[in-house]
Amino acid sequence: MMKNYNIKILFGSNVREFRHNKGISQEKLAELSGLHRTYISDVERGSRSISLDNIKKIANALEIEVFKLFIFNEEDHYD
Amino acid sequence: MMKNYNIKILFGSNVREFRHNKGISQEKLAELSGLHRTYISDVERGSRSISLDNIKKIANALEIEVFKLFIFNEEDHYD
DNA sequence: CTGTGACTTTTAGTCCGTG
DNA sequence: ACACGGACTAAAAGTCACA
Repeated sequence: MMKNYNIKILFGSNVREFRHNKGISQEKLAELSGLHRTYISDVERGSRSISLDNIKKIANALEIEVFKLFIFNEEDHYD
Repeated sequence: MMKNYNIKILFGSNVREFRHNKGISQEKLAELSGLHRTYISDVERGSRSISLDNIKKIANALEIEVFKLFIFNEEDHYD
């Protein structure tokens, strides 16, 4: 079972991937989610332990279900 | 698409369900996760916007993957 | 367009209790 | 064994200037 990985890195990597899929900038995602541009940057790089309410704002802005931001991609290692 | 639900209620309900499945008390979950007993109580009732690092601690304590705590149960309504 | 350090305000999270 | 409150401390939220 996956237990020792950095969840902030996993989450941030997934946000970045879905954002790229949507073809938008961090600034656009910030605008859509109502969060600050630099905050999005921090989250994507895994340097913020973001909480539930903001996790949901980002998922809504990306138009995806929240759980998808926690799916582990076997090709990557999150540490 | 599910967009207007309370993620704190969804998360808390799922924590409670998995905890019951495991047959342990809030106090035991608090001990296993390294969080405070009153905080677990608050989280399960959806009154706290818990952050990533602690979300992971709870998933680890429940011995489940993090994403499972965000799965929406169609039978319930989280508001 | 994004990364980062520094910063203030707000909330997450703890610890004491009660019924 | 759990809900809930008050008071507190640690950490997240939120913003900015600059690279």
